[in-house]
Amino acid sequence: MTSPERSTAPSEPVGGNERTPLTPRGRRTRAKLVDAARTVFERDGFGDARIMDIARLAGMSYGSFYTYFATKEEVFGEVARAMQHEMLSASEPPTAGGDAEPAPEPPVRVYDAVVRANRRYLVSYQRHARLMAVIEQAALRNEELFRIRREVREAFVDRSTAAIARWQAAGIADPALDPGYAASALGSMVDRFGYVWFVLDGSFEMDKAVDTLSRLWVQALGMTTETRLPDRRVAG
Amino acid sequence: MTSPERSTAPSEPVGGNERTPLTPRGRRTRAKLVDAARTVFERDGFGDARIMDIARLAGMSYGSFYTYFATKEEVFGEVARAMQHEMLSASEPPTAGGDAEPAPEPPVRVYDAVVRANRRYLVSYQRHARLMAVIEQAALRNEELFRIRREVREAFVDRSTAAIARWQAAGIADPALDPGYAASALGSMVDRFGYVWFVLDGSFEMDKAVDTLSRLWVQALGMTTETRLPDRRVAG
Amino acid sequence: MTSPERSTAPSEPVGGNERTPLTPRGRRTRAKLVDAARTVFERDGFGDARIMDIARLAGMSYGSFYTYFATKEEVFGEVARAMQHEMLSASEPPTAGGDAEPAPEPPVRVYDAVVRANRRYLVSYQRHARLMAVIEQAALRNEELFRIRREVREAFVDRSTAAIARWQAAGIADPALDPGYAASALGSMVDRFGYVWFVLDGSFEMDKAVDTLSRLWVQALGMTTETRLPDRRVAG
Amino acid sequence: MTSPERSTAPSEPVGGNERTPLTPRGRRTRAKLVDAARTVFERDGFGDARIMDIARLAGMSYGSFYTYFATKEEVFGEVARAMQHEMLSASEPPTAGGDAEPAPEPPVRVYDAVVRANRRYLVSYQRHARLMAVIEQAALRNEELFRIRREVREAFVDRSTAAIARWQAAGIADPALDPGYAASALGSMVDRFGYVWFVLDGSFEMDKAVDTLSRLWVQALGMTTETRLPDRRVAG
DNA sequence: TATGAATGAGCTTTCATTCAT
DNA sequence: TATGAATGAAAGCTCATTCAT
Repeated sequence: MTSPERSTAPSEPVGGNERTPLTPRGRRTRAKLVDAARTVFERDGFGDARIMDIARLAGMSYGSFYTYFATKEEVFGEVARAMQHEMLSASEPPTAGGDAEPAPEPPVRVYDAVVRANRRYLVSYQRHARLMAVIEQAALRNEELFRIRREVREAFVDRSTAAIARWQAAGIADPALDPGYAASALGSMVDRFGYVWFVLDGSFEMDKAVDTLSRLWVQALGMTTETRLPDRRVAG
Repeated sequence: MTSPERSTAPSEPVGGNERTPLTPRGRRTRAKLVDAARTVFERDGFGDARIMDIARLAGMSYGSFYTYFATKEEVFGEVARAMQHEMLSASEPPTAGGDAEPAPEPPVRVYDAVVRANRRYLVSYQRHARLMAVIEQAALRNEELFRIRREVREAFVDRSTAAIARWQAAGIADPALDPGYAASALGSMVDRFGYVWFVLDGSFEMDKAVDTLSRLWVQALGMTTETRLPDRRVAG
Repeated sequence: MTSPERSTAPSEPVGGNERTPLTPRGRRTRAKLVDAARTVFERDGFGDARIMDIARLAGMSYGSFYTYFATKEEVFGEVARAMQHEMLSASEPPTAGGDAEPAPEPPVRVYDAVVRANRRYLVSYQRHARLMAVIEQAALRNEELFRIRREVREAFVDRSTAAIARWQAAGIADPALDPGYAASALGSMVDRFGYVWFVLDGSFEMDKAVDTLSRLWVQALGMTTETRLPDRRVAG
Repeated sequence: MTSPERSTAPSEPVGGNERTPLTPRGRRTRAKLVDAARTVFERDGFGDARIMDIARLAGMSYGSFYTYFATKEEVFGEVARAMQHEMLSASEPPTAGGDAEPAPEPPVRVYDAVVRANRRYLVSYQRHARLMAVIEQAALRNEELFRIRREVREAFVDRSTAAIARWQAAGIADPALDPGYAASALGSMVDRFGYVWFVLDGSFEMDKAVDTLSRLWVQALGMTTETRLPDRRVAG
């Protein structure tokens, strides 16, 4: 919408402060509205969400909504950006999702890294499932949301693409695969599995799901659960 | 508006063919409306689709719409059911999608069967991509659509589940995998890949996509592209 | 707004048929709405006029208003155009307003022609006074209305300008005057007099008003109430 | 909202100086608001003017507006009264506008006095054109504004009426004219000419406009640009 | 049947005004 | 006094649905 990515400024990660001006009280009220909006959007989707429901849930009159946001799109963008931020930051920390690189100590199983990344992703997905589905809908009709959705996806896929290429270079992954295609496919697998599980209410169990997905992931690439990155000191 | 009591038939959520006309002319008119509806729903989504657009596209006044359908939900259900039918029938013919069984002649590569199934699926997906996305949205808020969506999915997953179990029994697939989990995951992979490709406009190429997905599929299950079903006459 | 002058098509003089489609019934309804709109606009002005009041006065629900007009501006344009048409046509017939023109028979008093024109103008003004005032307001904020207002004015002023120039050429009007300035000033005099009289409720009497204005008019131009156009056959 | 009960003082329609602040600071703040209000009203008209714009332009929060004025009508009345004052005072000083007044020295051309008055009026009009147009609109729906508008007009017309009567008595103006009608008509001429010029953006040039209007004015009354008031000492 | 006029629930948005701080 | 958050009456407009012809 109006405001550009604010990815560089970690202190104001969510952005979209069109009607920013705030006293402490105002800030609290605004936050309440964003929270309420998220709940309502998750429940009703974008199109069926009513401003009045948001305001009421936030404990105020609908007029107050307009003190902070100009339109429904505006809060939605805010909510979406907040989620994007959470999803992205949740997927990096220890070892970036989908790859095994920094590998501090020599012989680490690729599988273990994949397990960690997948677990992180699914746990995060669980918390945001409904909202992501809603964003996905809305994204089909809105430029910026589409971009947000794509960025989240690309962050994962890009990382995987790089990792797969590295593994191929190291001689442990199937060289016949196109890293980009494979990364997109395997990312889709985990992503969609989360959707089926958390949104469509499939009945799965976390440990087993993580294990299955991770196994499929490494084997699909031609590795086994025991495959390790060759010791660079030796290899180099 | 959004979710009215359906006092007449709570057991018939989205609508049925109560008003099915029987004159040839009526049947043609109705068909025109369903076609037009599909186009409009694909373009605008369920919520933003307007009866008037559907009627106009079908070349008639909006009043006529109600001669054939009681509500917007009703046509949508019809459109969704038609698509479900096409998707399902498109995935069975030669050799059912996602498995390699009927295998007429003795030594056939699993990979080849998977390739055929995946290609069929993606080709079919391409034709229905937008509509499936729309149905997916609507399904979150409608019982029957949800069911339709699930049925399409289950048809694929169930077939794969059975196939995987068979391959495990035949000793060619990784016995450590839960067939249900694995089938769901691999089905998700192909399904989602299609979505990213056709709806989110990813840029892929058909042959390469089919090959990559099929490779990942068989390898994920612990097979290779050369793995064949053991000759049953011998095995038995 | 959307539709251009339709001045050439006398059969559809009012224009603005954005939602034209009409059955006889629809045509009647639309006409009722235009009538009602005029009344409401005269009473409340543009800004304070409520669509609901218009619809109610026309004896229908406000929703029906939107069957025929997309916005308040649209009906207003229609009403304004209708008035423009009446004003303009009311000022031409017998002998065009403000000038002494073609004068069929030789010795005709300029004063008599001016009297006729002024009377016609004031009578017409009386019928449209409130509405003109409202249009004038609205015109300050709307392109097309501004144009309409200006066209009505120019029709009068241009005719006067030409007449004054003719009289000067004939040697009966003060040659020191700029015809354009003088025509604008004298036109303003009659126009504004009408406003003061009919809108601000000045108390005047028709015959006396017409006589005074006409006298002032001819004398201002350096003529008297007895001045006649010289016989052209003689002059030529 | 629009016309609330004014429980405190029904006899004081538009507002008064109930809240007149007395500290120097308060007076300054209030003045800033009136100035800002004038600007905003000129730009947006009464209906579209927003309190917030006024307050912001005056450099303060909108809450402060209500420290000084109870309603939008109230500031508008203040602005209108200020303009009335300026217009009236601008038209009297040297020699009152529209008449040939106290004529200090014996033989003075009526034309010269009229020129002075008309120039003063047009110059003043130029400064107040937009605002007068706005007041005129608002006046149609508000008692007091209507009164203000009428007072400004009458001040001019009454003076002219008296002057014309004097000139008729002196034998230099056409005795057939009703002084009241003529004064209203000629006043309208100048007034409306100013409107067409400054509000409707007619293109005129000051000296020529003043000369034309003044010539028309004296000639309309049966005088010439050379007519002088007879020396009273002689006449008397 | 086909048509399109009529209806009104429902939603968004604006903004003057009130009021706690 | 000054501030700006909160309020809610009011309107405009959309569109599914009903109904007379």
